[in-house]
Amino acid sequence: MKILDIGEVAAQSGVPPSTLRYYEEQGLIAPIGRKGLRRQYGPQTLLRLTLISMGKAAGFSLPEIAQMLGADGHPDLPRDELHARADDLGRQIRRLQLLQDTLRHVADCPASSHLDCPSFQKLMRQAERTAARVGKRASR
Amino acid sequence: MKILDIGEVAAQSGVPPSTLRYYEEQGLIAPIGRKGLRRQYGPQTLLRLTLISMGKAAGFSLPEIAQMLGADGHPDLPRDELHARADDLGRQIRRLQLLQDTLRHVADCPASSHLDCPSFQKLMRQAERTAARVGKRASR
DNA sequence: GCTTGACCTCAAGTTGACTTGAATTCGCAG
DNA sequence: CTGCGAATTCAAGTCAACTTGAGGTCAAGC
Repeated sequence: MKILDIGEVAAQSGVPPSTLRYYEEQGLIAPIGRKGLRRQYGPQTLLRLTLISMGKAAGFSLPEIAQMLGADGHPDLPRDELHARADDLGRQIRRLQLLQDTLRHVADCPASSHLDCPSFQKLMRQAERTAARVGKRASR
Repeated sequence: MKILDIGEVAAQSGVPPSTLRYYEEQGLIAPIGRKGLRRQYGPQTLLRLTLISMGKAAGFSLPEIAQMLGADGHPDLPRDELHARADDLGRQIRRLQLLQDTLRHVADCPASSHLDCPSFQKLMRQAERTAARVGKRASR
């Protein structure tokens, strides 16, 4: 059957009950009903929790995630806002790739000062270019 | 000339002076010296701040970033630790791409319930697969 | 030579995201 | 029924990452 109580949701998602209640307070998730006092969750909740965790990893705040997911399962945001978020995400992804490259570079490059190494310099030039746009979304 | 005082660093990096002082306390950056009481920064500081901001965006804590950057500009971590971090970053990047795809999907897909839409379902199956590994690094 | 504005220190406050604890209350196993 | 483990509420606590404020210093321009 498909009805889960809070402990099962916690076990399957890895998110503790206290956090699930907190998320409910914040409007991120909602039980499908109650049995007595006990919250009963549908299986879509697990999916939502996955999306919430991805959103957090992307640096969105809980209120932002709540908007993107919408109370009902459909976003609260207009299409172009969603695309704008996706665009932000694209920039974010590029920055992380750059960081990844940089990390691998410093792990492997034998040059004792990276400031001398041309491939490090190239990474840093790119980093500087992407740096300009940091925090744009957060500040709107 | 290449010596900056805290206000100039703040202006060029967008990081407020209070935060620069806080970062110094946390061992993330250091002035090249003082003129009287005033901190004097070299231009490498701007680069470090770029890397710090990328590290934060990737979800690393300030102490983790401090290790990766090292006090001297060279990482405090062994090569394989750095590669492990880069690998984590790769997983993180994949999750963000998935979120990006999902966002664009819900922005554009006309199906009134995404649960019905096969391409949404496909995204969610992938999401579930990546979900398992969440927070691995954080928990070590 | 004195004012002014940018800087300083240090302690305390704030915010977001949770967690913890105390005091109940269910609901199912025996 | 009875007991007990899993849930519940609500207030308070915690932690990381900063910010703010009070009170002081300093050097550069008028």
